[in-house]
Amino acid sequence: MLSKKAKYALKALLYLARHQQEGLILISDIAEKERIPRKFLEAILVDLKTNGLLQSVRGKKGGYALVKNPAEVSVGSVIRMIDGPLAPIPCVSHLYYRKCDECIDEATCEIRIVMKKVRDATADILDSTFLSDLDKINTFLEE
Amino acid sequence: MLSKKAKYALKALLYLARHQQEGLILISDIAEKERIPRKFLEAILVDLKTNGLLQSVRGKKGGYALVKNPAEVSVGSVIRMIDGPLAPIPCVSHLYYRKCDECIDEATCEIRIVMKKVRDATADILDSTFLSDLDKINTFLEE
DNA sequence: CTTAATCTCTATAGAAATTATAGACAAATA
DNA sequence: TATTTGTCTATAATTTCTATAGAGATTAAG
Repeated sequence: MLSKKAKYALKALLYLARHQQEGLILISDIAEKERIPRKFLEAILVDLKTNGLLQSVRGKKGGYALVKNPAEVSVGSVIRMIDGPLAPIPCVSHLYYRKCDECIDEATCEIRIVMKKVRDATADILDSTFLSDLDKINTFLEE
Repeated sequence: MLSKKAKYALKALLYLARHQQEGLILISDIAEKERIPRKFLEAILVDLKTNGLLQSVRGKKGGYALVKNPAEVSVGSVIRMIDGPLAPIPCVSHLYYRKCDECIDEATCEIRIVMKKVRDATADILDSTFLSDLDKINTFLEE
């Protein structure tokens, strides 16, 4: 499952992408327009900033803005930042590999193989879909 | 993430599939051989029985056995029984559709579309992989 | 008909993750 | 110096996941 936190992060990023030309955007604007709990959103934005996606300015006239081009930010990378591995079990993750707690022998684990396929299919989709791709969807609808 | 419960369920089913010709199998055998907490496994087996995958006999000489042919039981169906929808967000589930709590407008939700792709890719894999396919993996290795 | 073996049922507890909030603090502008 | 805004630390509330305890029901065997 995609967590609410990750979904909020994507919503916030898409909002910032749509308002890129307007300079700094207030947390409260994003929270209100995207209906995200304000304090929860703060934590998410800090996280995205730490990961180099956003910049911020404090104080009066402050706010947040996207640092990266929406065409460079994949959905997969955002989900990994917030939720961790895309893989359904840790032993098939590329970037966060870990032995499964309950695993007896990884080499003969039947479940592993099918889950690896799921991971790869998921990563193929999410790592090749960018914020700009998502934004286009509604731009297209508006035309 | 695949839950431990679902993983245990698959392990138990595979164990039962491999021992199909031996008649009734004890819970404690499965628990011990697959290193699954005994009491937790009991609950899982009841669940699988309720879902028509297993039959059981109580009392001395009792135990569990597969009812279905391993070639008829898909990995996807087992995961759905235990963990629920394969879809990463409820609004793209086929069998368990539900509006997302935090969704403002499903028709213009950008996230929905990419998550639908993920759901479809996942379902394609898991619904076309059966217990018998998994079993073959190690049979093949043993040859 | 008694005993031992086995699955079943109900309840609950413990642990971890997720979601959310409160409030003091720091920085910038006017 | 007051106001606006992001930052930091702590914690609380909720939910989900994992696991256990123990009494009950059923069957086979002697």
